[in-house]
Parts: sequence; C-alpha cells; structure tokens
Amino acid sequence: MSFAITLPDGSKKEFDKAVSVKQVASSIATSLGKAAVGAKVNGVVKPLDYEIDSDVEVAILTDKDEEGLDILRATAAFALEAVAKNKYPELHLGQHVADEGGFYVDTDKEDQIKVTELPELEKAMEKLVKSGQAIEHVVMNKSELEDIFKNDPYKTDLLKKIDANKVDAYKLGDFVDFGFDALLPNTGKIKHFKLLSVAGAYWLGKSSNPMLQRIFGTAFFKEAALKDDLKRRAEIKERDHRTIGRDLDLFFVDPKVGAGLPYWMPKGATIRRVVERYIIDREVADGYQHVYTPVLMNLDAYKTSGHWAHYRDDMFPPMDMGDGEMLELRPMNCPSHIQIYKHHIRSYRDLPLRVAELGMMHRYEKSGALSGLQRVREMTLNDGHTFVALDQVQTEFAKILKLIMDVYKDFDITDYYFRLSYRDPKNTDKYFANDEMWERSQKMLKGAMDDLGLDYVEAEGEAAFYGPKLDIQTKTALGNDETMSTIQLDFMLPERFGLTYVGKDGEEHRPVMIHRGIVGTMERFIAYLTEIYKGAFPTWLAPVQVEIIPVNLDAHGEYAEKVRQELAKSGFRAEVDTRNEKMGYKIRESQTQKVPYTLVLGDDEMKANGVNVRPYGTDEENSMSLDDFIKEIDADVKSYSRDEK
RNA sequence: GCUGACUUAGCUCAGUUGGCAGAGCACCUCACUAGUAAUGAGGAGGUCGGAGGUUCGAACCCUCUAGUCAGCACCA
Repeated sequence: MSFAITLPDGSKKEFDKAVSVKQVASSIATSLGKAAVGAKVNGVVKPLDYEIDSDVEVAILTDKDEEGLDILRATAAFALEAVAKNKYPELHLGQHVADEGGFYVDTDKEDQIKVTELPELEKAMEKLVKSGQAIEHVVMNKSELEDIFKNDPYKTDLLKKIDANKVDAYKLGDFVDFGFDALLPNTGKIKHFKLLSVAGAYWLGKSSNPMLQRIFGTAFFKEAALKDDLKRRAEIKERDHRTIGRDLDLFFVDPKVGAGLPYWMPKGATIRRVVERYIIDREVADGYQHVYTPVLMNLDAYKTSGHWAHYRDDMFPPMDMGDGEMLELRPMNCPSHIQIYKHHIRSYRDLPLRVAELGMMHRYEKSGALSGLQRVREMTLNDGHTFVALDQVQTEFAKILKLIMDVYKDFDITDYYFRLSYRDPKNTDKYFANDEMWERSQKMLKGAMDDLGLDYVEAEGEAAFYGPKLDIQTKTALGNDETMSTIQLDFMLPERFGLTYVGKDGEEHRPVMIHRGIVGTMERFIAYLTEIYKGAFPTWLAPVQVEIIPVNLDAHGEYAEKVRQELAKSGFRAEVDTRNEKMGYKIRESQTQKVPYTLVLGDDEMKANGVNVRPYGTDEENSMSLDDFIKEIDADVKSYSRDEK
C-alpha cells in the first residue's frame, strides 16, 4: 500500500501506511504538528485523528487560519451543549454553527434559557475547560444515534436528513452530538471564549416551526484576539447610523407619528440632495430619461403585475374611494414605468428605453423588521427600468453593472460581493411557473457575469417572483448582509402588461424588462454611507463643509460673515458659529460634528485678509489667503466627485 | 409577525422595601475683550410610552396595548 499526499504548495509526500492528519502535520514540521487543529482534505475540513490512506490533497489548518478558528468555535459550541445538557437534563438541542461571527447553539426547554443564566453556563464551561477533558471522535451507526436521540425531536429530524449509515459523532463523557466537521480533541483548548446573548430562532429557519432559544458566543485562540473582538462589539454602537444620525442631527423617527416613517433634518436632507443630484446626473449621462409618476395607483395595476397576490400583507391597505375605485399607495415603481412605456407605440429604434425616477414608495414592513433608515415604511428608490430587445440584454446588463461600479468608486465603497439570486424551484407559491423562462433568464445572467469575469455566489430562493437578479450585497455596522444595488431580468411583467415594440420586420415583439437600482433607496444608502464614513462625510457630501469661528464675535463677526458669503458664492456650504461662547468650545463642537474644515478668524486673519484652517481630525492649523483656501476645498470636493474622473 | 430585554427631561442615565420626580450634557438669561476639543453663575424644562387594575397612596406591583433594541422570519 502506498499513496501520496499533495500539499498546498504542490509538493507531494509519499506514505506506505495510513496516517492521521496530526502525523502528516508533524511529518512536514514538528512545530506545525503542535499548532495543527485539523486539516482540509480534498477541500473538506477533517479532525486531527482523521486517517488518510489514499491519494488526496491536504492543507493543514492551524490556530492562525480562519478555518482553524472555526474548529475551535465548533469545539466551544460542543462544550456549551454539554454543560447546558448537564445543567438541564430535559433540554433538547437543535442546530449548532461556528463561523467567522462566532458560534451559536439552539436549545429548547420548557422555561427558556434567559440572558441572566449565561454567567452560570459560562462558569460551567470554564470548569470544563480547566479540567481538560478528552473529546472522543467516534464513527457511529446511524441507527445507534437514532436510538440515543429517540426522544429528541430535533436531533431525530437532523438524523433523517443524513443519507449515510455511518455518522461522525463526538463524545464527552456520556454526552454525544454529531454534525461537526471537526473538533479539537480536548476541552482544555477552549481557553478564551465568551457567551454573548440569547435570542429566539425558528427551527430550521421556518416561521411555521417552533422557536428555539439560540445562545450566541465566540472563542479565540489568543486572549488579545478575544479582547479585541469584544471591544469591537462594544464599539458597534458608535458606528451605527442611528447613533450618528442623532448626534449629527441628520434624521429622526418618532414612533408617536409613525414607526418606520423617517423625518430628514436639514443636514441629512443636504446629504441626500447631493446624492440625488449626483445619481440623476450620472443616469442622464448614461441615457436614462427621468420621469415623475404618482405614488398612488389603481389597485388593478398591482393585481395585473402579481404584486397584490404576493405582497398584499406587506402593502398598505387600499383606499376605497367610494365610487368603485380602489387606490393603492405604491409599493414599487415597475407598473408606473410600464405606463410610461405603454403611453406610445414603441419601435425597436426606441430600445433600449431607459426610464428612471427617484420613486417614493410605501411598504407596510413588519414591525420587527423596522430599523432606523435601513428598513422603513416609506422610502425613495433610485429606480430605473430599461426595456430592451432580447439580444440587447447582455450589453445593457454590462452597462448597468459598469455604472454601479463607477458609482461605488466615487463613494469609496469597497466591501461588497455579487450574488446571483435564482428561484427555488421547489417554492412554487412564490415563483411564477414557467421553467423554460427561468432556465433561460438565469443562464443569461450567469453568462453575463462569466463573460465579465466576475466572482459571485449563487443563491437559490433569493430571486424576485418575476425573475432572477444580480444583487450586490454589503454589510451594515452590525454585520448583517443587505442588498445595496440590484439588476433584475424580467420576462414576466412585459407579458402580463402586454408590452410590445415594432421590430425591423414590421411585426410586434415582446421586450425584456431590466429592473435596476444603483444606490438603492435613499434611506438605506445614506444609512450605509453614514456607517462607512462613521459620520465623517467626505467634503463633497458633508452637510456643513466649513465651520467659521470668529475669535471674538464683536470684533470679527463681520469679517466671518464676509468669508462665509465668499465661500457660498463659490458653491460651498459654510456656516458661522455666532453663539456667545469661547473659541475652544466652538472648536470642540466643530470637531465632534465632524465638519471637514474649521476656520478660525481673528485679528491676524482680518489684517491679512486670510483664514486659519484646521482640517477635520487633525490639530494642524494653516494660515492662508481666502483664495488659496477656496482652491484647496475645491480640489478636495472634486477629488471625490465625478468631475475629476 | 415571533422570542427575549427594555421604555423616566431634547440626549445619556440615577431613582432603596410602594411614601413630595433627580443628575450631567444640551437649551435660555446674565457676566467675561475669548487664539485651536468644554469660562462661571442663574433659569426653564416631565401626564415617568399609553390604557386599565390592586392600594390610603404607584415611576415602582398586576393586565392589556404601542414602540425601541437584539436575534429569527420576511425583504417586490
């Protein structure tokens, strides 16, 4: 018997009898043997005692790897399960997950586990860690496990989903669980962990299933890493757009006048106005024709489109006008833009026809979904629909994607990924039935991405009911995924609304509709910008670009006002702090309000007809002429905006 | 919507066993001729989320309800 193990660097190692992962690691380097926590064998994570006896590719995982960390966290999850089960013998365990966010364990018992019980569980875990008990990896017969878990509905459910007869399981004394790729061989390794919170979660992610209690925690190999992580979690609030939005007076939501209905204060409105003008200009340059359409529409349009059937629970109730007419607050703009298309007889020469609008819409989002500006009940979407001939789809798709990428560059958005969202063929309720149409449009989308050579993940069940889409996913300060931009292929609505164009051949043809959002809704986009900039908006977006502070109001107030007017004339947003306060006080506020430039004007500046400039976040002060300052801020604004590119 | 926690001044938060509702910041007034992150003194500000109940008496106990937060579900 002889076989070869291929290492990540391409080199091969020969063995003539079966070896464990640990032995492989040691054979490469003894130090690696000590640091090893598992391995990826042909791309699958395996534990240290996994035996190799054939030609495979092996990458050793250590305490330095992301996946090595996952093994530690899975071990911590296992230890938590063991102590929870020990403390509450009647407790049932659900799923357990370990990933880059930490780990969690789902639990179910009569009186639910409360946050206040976490310290006790943590103590019990600490004890288990200190005692350094062996975790035994055993391969068991499925029937054996079914017997052990016969009174546990969740584990029984999970076992049903396993095809194999042999199942990897882990034992800690009497406690047994399965469903782990790999665990460490001893509880003593889980030195630095923390239980974080408890929250409800539906069994298997289905809201029709019972709700279990999910215990969240995290673990690290090094104490410093755990401390950093806990510190980061504590600081999340400072990056949260709701906190910054209040501190900088950008917007508010008052539950008494309506949950999910945001009010934009002047500073937030200024940022929004700059973004709106920017995106409209961009779109006009790309051939979009901007329109205005009503927020109210006859309900019939949404019945035709299918939205009423799919989303009536999340739509505001229709208004019965008493004369048989039913008006609906629109939940999206597609039918509105379809009306624009239908208003004339369209020729192939009109295509692609690009209709765009900052369209206000209303959705009755469930109370638990509302969150600051990220999920609201009234929103304005940077919406656009392009109507194209079938053979124009790919070019138009690429053009839209390029626009999105250009826009992201201007806003310095770098942390995102592409998601191709397909239908879930099993979910016949949600997705309209036409297999051929789905196959074709999904293939087109994937083909377009492949032609552009872009990486993406594919997700089943994330499509719109009318078609597949490319979603561009970003993360909020809290670390939750959200869709920022989207491009959606739609063969269905043109069909339902009977859209046509006259082709070269003089015959009627069916256009394809591409729904797209570049910066998404104004609400979500500005929430996102607030978080990535931590409230320190680049100068071109900053609501106040220049804060002018006269050293003494009586002596220098007039000069300060003159400087403000000069700046305003050049198109900059400047403001004079005329309050009867000391200079240091005003400087402090100008900094906490994150104004890009603070000007201090006193006798020296007045004499020189100049300004003293302090850029945000520094303690530099530079004296210069007003003209030079205007040149500087002008260059700053342009470095972020499209004018430069 | 579901599970849990929470809701006291514009903001951040105290408020003991049920016994006269508090602080800091912000705001207003006055004084201060102020040079790069908080000058000092004074003042005003509250149906303790809302409704009902228990009690001689409720911010505090009970019920319902609205909302906020975290997670889940949803997200055209």
